[in-house]
Amino acid sequence: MGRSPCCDKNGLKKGPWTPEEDNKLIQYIQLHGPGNWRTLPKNAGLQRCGKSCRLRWTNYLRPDIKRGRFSFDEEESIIQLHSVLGNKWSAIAARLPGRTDNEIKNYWNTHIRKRLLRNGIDPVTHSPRLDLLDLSSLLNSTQFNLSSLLGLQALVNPEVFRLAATLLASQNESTPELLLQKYQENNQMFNSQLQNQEGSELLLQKLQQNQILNSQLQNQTQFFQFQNQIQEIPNFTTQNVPGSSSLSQPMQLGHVEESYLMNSQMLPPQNYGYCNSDASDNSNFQSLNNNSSNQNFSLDSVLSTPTEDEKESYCSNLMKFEIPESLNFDDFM
DNA sequence: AAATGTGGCAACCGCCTGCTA
DNA sequence: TTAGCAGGCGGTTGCCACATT
Repeated sequence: MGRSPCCDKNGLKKGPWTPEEDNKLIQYIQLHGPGNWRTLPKNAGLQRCGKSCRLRWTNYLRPDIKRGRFSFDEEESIIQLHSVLGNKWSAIAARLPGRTDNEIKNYWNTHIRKRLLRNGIDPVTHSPRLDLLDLSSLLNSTQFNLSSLLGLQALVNPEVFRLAATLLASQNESTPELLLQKYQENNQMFNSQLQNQEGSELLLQKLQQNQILNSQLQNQTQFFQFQNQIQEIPNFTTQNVPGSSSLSQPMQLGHVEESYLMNSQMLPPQNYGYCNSDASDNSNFQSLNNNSSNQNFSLDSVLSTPTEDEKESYCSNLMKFEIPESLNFDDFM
């Protein structure tokens, strides 16, 4: 036989909690700890379901909860984490001390998601919504090869292969958390590379760095999804592929994965790099990098604008960022 | 000043997983 | 082994406050 029922739902109160109920719950937990949620309401003198008590405590009454507006760093973290973890609100909340999954979920749905949509970014894939603007076909066009114009010849980055090899070397560790960790490590490394550059570097070079980093995240995420798909194929290993190496051999990629990465690296970066208003105005890149709270020069750091107005409009300069007003495209044609 | 619209958020619902008897 | 519950989680709802007409 299983356990006895959690609680008799008949006659239990629902809806908003009163201050009296809150006090009862707080006082009881302060004395006895959260413990068994099933028996807690009765012992605390509450006409509530244990589940309701747990929710009230974890989402609102817990003393370590941070109230108030999300800081900019928190918002940036949420977007970054969401790009890797998806709607795993509890996993995201675990990385944001003092914030609950419910709070983060609400904030995402009411603020971030709407803003991304308004700016033409798919909040699920974190890529530009190509149904609104087919940037990839535009950029792949032989007549209008913006990547070539910007000198983006180095899209195949060895660090991506290093990451992929690490992931392949340990299938059990190929979790979103590991991916995020590797991504952050890569980010830091590229940040230091970026910061070591001398002041004579042109803005386009910074843009190039940004786009490479952005494409890295895109490909890391895509690669992880790809790897999951492979693992779902019965009896599939890279050993099935002629000329490929074993998954157990670090630093060597299977043919399929390598091809996948090569192909995906050839795609233009479909990400927020196109929307970086920072580069279009007074070039806040340097100040951005000097800010210790914004060490990650990353895909989502395009939101790293200090004011709400700038954040609201960070993507409205969609094409301005890439194309200086003084640039005459007829000269390139 | 009243009616209506909109956004934010606390709370609920229902499903899933792991545990227990 | 298995039925059934607790706890956890993500999605959704509904209330309230504020803005707009």
